[in-house]
Amino acid sequence: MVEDEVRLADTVRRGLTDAGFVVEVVHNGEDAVWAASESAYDVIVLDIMLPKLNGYKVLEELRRRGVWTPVLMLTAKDGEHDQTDAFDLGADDYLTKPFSFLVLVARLRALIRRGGPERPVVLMAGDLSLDPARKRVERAGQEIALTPREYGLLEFLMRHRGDTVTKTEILESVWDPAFDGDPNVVEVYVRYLRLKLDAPFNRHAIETVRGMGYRLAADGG
Amino acid sequence: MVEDEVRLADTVRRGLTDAGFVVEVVHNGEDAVWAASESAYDVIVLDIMLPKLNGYKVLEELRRRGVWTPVLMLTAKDGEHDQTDAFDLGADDYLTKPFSFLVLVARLRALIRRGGPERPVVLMAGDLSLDPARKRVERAGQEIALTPREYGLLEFLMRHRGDTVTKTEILESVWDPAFDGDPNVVEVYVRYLRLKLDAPFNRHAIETVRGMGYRLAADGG
DNA sequence: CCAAGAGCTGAGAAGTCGCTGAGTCGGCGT
DNA sequence: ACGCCGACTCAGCGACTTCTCAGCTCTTGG
Repeated sequence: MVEDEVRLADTVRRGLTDAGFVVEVVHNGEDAVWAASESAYDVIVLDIMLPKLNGYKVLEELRRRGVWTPVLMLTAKDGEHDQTDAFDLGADDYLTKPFSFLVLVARLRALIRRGGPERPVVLMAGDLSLDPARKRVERAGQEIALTPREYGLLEFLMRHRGDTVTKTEILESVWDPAFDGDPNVVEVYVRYLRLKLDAPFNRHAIETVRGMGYRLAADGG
Repeated sequence: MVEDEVRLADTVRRGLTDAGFVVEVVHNGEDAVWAASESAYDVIVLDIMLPKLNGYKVLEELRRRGVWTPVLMLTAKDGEHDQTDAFDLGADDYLTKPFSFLVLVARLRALIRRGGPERPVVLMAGDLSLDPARKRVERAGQEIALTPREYGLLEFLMRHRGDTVTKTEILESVWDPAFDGDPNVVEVYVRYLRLKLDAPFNRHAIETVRGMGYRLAADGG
C-alpha cells in the first residue's frame, strides 16, 4: 500500500490486517517503485497524490519495468476523466476517497482472485522484437542472447524507438540516475548490441546521431 | 515554483501545500534551471518577471536541455500576444496575475494528470518541421540531417519564426551568453542551414534583414 | 557612380566526438 | 582455487564539427 497520509494509511492497514491481509506500507512514490520491484505482492493499493513520484508515474514506471502486479488506485477526485486515465495507464481498479472499507476489501479480493492482467504487448521495430515479460529478443525469428545490461539498453531504446535519446538519458535510465563513471560505457554497449543485432543481419537498427545521442530506427533499420 | 516576490511565493506555497502538493520554491531564473534539471518535478510554476534569467529564457533553456516537465506560466500582463508567446516556447498552460487560487490548483492538477506522454508541439513553418523531442527536422516529408549547432540555430529561428532576430540574440541563445569569438560564425551557420534546407528545395526560408539580423519566414519561404 | 559597410563564401586549422580493441576487475559456478 | 563471463575503463585513431580568416559580392548612401 502506497499512501502518504499517515493517519489514513494506518487506519486502512489495521483494517486490512484484520480482514486477513498481510500489509506493507510505504509513504512515497520512490519507495513504492522500489518495493514493488523487489518483492512479489498479490496486489498494490496506490494513492494518486504522493510525494516524490505521483501515483500515475509510479504505475507507469512499474509497468515499464515489467511489474504486472494488479494495482488499485485511490484518488480524491471522482471525475469520469480520472477514472479512464487510471485505466489507460494499466490500473486494474479504482476507488474514490472517501471510500467504504468493505468495498475496498471486496475489490482487493476480486483483484487477487482474477490474478494478473494480460501480458504487456511485445515491443516491435521492424523484424526486431523484444518481449519484456519473457526477456526475450528476436530478430527475423531468431532468438538473440543478451546480457542483462545489453537487454536493459535495448529495451530502453525500443521504448523510445524513433526518438533520439542522449547518452545522459540512457545512463540515467539504464544505469543509475547517480551513475558517476565513464559515459563511454554507453558507446561500448551500443557496440555490443550492434555486434549481436545488426552485424549478423547486415542491418543498422541503432543509428548514431552525432553530438546528440542514439536512435533506434522505428522500422528496425 | 519559480517566483521572486517573496510574499506571493509564500502565500501560494502554503496554499498548494494545503491542497496536498509538495512544493519547492526558488527565486530566480538560474536556480530554476538548475533545480528543474536536477530533480524530476511533476509540474513547474514559472513567473515571467524574474531576476537573472526571465521566465521565457528559463523555459527555452529547459526545453533545450530536454526537460519536458509541464510548465504553467504566470504573468502580470494579459495581452493575447503574451499568451501565444508562452505557448510557442513550450509552456503547457498560462495564468494572468491576479489569479484565483482555485483555478491555479485545478490547472496544476490537469497538467499533472496529462503528465509525461504529452509531447511538445512539433514546430512548423510551411513544409518545414522540427520535432524537439525526436530532434528531427523534415522538409517536404524528407528528413534532414543537421549537426548539433545547426539544429540549435534552426530551433531558435523556428521558435521565433516570423520575427527578426539579431545576431547578438542568436549568439547569446544558441552559442553562449558569454560568447567571445567572431560573430561571423552566425553567418557561417546560416549558410550551412541554407545549403541543407533551402538550396535542395529551391526555397529561402531564412531571410537576411540587412543591418538587423535574420528572420525565418513563418510560411517556410 | 563610387566608397564603405554588411553579409557571403571557400578553405583550412583546431578541437571534439564516437568507435574500437585490449585489458582490468569482481562475482559465480565448478 | 580456478576459469569464465559480464561490466566496465582506457587510450589512440579517424572522422566529423566547429570556428576562424581573408577575400569577395552585394547593397546603400552620398
